[in-house]
Amino acid sequence: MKYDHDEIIEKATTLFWQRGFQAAGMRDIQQALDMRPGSIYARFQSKEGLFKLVVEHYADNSAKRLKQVTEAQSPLDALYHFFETALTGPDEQRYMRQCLLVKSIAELELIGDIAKKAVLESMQTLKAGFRNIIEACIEKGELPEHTPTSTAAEWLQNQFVGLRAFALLQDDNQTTIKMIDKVIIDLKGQWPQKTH
Amino acid sequence: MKYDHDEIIEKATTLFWQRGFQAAGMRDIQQALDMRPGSIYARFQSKEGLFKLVVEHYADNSAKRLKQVTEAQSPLDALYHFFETALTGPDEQRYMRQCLLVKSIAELELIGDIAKKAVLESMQTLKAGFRNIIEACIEKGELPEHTPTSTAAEWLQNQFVGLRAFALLQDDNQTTIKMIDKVIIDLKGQWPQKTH
DNA sequence: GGTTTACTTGAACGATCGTTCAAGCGATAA
DNA sequence: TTATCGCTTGAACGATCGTTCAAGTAAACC
Repeated sequence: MKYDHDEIIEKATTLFWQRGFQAAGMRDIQQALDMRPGSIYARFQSKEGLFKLVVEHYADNSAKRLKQVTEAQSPLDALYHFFETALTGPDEQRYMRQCLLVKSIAELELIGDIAKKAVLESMQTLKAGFRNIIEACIEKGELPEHTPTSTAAEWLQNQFVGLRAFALLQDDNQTTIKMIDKVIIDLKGQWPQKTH
Repeated sequence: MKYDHDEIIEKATTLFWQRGFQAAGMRDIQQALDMRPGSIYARFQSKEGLFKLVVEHYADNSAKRLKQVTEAQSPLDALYHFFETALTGPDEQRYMRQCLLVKSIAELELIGDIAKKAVLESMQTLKAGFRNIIEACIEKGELPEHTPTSTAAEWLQNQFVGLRAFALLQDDNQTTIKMIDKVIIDLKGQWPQKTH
């Protein structure tokens, strides 16, 4: 076992995050991991197998971050900072502004069924994470009792998706911050009624 | 001139919309257009040249739709219907829920510089379109005078981006409708102040 | 009629793609 | 010592990629 497993996954994550599944060629992967094709295939079966592990690792990490938000004294403030750090990182880490999962959804049909399943399940995991945050906010009195938890969770995840695509193109962090402010305002705001 | 130009562009649009730039191979294109490689290259120089025209055609079309919204008696109602039709089409046209431009942004670094420029410029065009809608709403008294036009336009485009990614995965149109309702509510709502 | 021009055809090119495989390495177990 | 196992190596495979090109067609212009 020449190469450390976690190190491999992290390096692969960086590569897939920057390039996406399709564009990251096996030879890029070989170079990034400093491994020969045989080693990669012996461990991960295929490019897709490696990608699946990367997606799961990424989702685990994201879920942990969301959990930290949930457990903060002020979940709402923590949520704000979560958005801020995710969306306004330094320029050399610009690729991180894009969510790996969302990026993968854009090329979902090019990915094999196994990794595809991992991507979709990870999205569900994140949704659950957002839901927990909403509930924590309500419990701490930072959001009104009548906030529709499930709808708000989907909405919040959706805002996150949109903002990540948005922030990728934005040069001005101030504009991004303004958008995050708006998210917090709307989170406290009204919600659609069931009937029209 | 055996093949009609507009017809070619429309067929190519469908293909790129479904598959994306990278995944749509030249042989897929040849089949979709019923043209041989030489014909395609004589007309469009390259795959990227064809894609550039497709992006511009798509953006023109979208801009026209946004203009129609602007000119409606009730721009706000028209905006609602614009979102609704874009996000809840029939299942066999599910690929249309994803915005071709946003999809292209996800693979922006795989696309050549010429088409890349076309994509980014088209995004600017759409932003201007959304801005016009906001202004029309204010003029018709459907939105408050003090609505920050530029911020709201960026926000609206951002909502659209997020919702299109969201709707792609959604099976239940009712959930999507709820999100659109929320957009309209928040559009009328508060906006972040310049100072913190 | 001759020339030019824009378009069309289909075989073929070199490059790159994901993947395979025979061979070898080093640690563990019998 | 021998056998087994997971991991490693690097050359090589067949498939597919975007693109080229010689040759042909049909309309337009002189």
